[in-house]
Amino acid sequence: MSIQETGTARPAGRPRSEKAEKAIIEATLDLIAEGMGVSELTIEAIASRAGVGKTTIYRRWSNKEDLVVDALATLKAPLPPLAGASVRDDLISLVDAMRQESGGARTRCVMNIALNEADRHPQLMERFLKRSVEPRRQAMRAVIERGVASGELRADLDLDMGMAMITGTMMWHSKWAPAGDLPPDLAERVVDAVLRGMAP
Amino acid sequence: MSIQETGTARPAGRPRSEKAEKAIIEATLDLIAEGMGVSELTIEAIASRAGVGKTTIYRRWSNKEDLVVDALATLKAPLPPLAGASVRDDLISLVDAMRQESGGARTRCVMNIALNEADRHPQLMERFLKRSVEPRRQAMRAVIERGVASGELRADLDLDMGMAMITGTMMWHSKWAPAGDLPPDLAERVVDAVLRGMAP
DNA sequence: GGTTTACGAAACGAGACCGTTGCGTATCGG
DNA sequence: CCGATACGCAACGGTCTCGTTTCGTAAACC
Repeated sequence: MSIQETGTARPAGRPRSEKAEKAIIEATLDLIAEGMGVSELTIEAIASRAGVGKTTIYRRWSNKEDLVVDALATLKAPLPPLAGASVRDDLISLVDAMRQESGGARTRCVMNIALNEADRHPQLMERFLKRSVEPRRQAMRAVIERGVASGELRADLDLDMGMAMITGTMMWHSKWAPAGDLPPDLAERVVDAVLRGMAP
Repeated sequence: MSIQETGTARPAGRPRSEKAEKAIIEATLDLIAEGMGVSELTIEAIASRAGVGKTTIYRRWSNKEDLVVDALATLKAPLPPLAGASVRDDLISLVDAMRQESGGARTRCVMNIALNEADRHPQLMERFLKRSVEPRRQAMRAVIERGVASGELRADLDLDMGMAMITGTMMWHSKWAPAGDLPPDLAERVVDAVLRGMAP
């Protein structure tokens, strides 16, 4: 009987190490998380940190950019479960998720790239925005729209402006907060401050 | 009569070209404005763009960082005149100044550095924040405080949160606005949206 | 065992910048 | 004119990263 399973011909020889692949991507994310810009990323540094030969990297990705795209693609956007009890509660859930993540190195790396190199690597950004940012945008938009429909929020509310206020305020805090760690009640305070202008 | 004026001995020989100095700083700002990170800035590129020998640069600055500090220091923060008629009008003046500047390459360069390399060059940031950001912060804070005192704004207003909302919302727009150029009425809309939650 | 492919390590030549130096010229004061 | 200094330019040796190649070994198949 041949080796074929489900029509996929297994190539001869030693198979590629899945462990090495994972180590490479982890090393890439680690380096970015440590404040390394995409332009300063070195293949050699990645290989060294991953405990891998450069050959192993070049065998899989031809560009540094391709590698970064794949690395960022592994970052999921796990949305918090929304209770749906009230607009305020749901927004606090979403915003507090931002707050918690803003402390994590992985998220910082993503923020850095998103803010710094948006215009230098537009296609990278496009893929990343679609995968990681858009789901959150949609979730927040849905919450606000539901609030408008239920009467919890003003009927003539400017959706985009409201989302800009929430997201922008959190962005501002996570970038320029005094201590680096954001206070636990920040989400609540931000949402309440913004909602005060959104109430009917 | 000696050449001395006000006790400053004029050193012998050809004086340093003020034009060259200006060209160097302009070139530095231009390169940064084009999306070049501080780490990617090359002395050679600056010299080439400024039409200047590397020697002329090294004669004046020993570090790349020193040069960047001096270059950023030339960026003034011309605050718009505030009519003082109402909190709304003054805030719109301040925010609209942000909007207009956000289109300029110079301001973009500053934003990029401020956002990207805050933790990599902390002392650079310190000097820059003190010179360029703090005056604006103070101006906005004064306007809001005056509004609270005059009863235009809620007495229990959270000053810092209010400023974070305004600044963050504008930051968000200038970074992620769809078209790059911000609509002329953006300042008005942002201020009105935020003020709605600040009214007594 | 034999073949085939992947692996980590090391070395390579090419190119970019570094900070410095030497050179001929330009511009100041005396 | 003379001495002093700055200028633009070109070249230097040194370091770093690049992407590639070679090497001996490891892991899968026949």
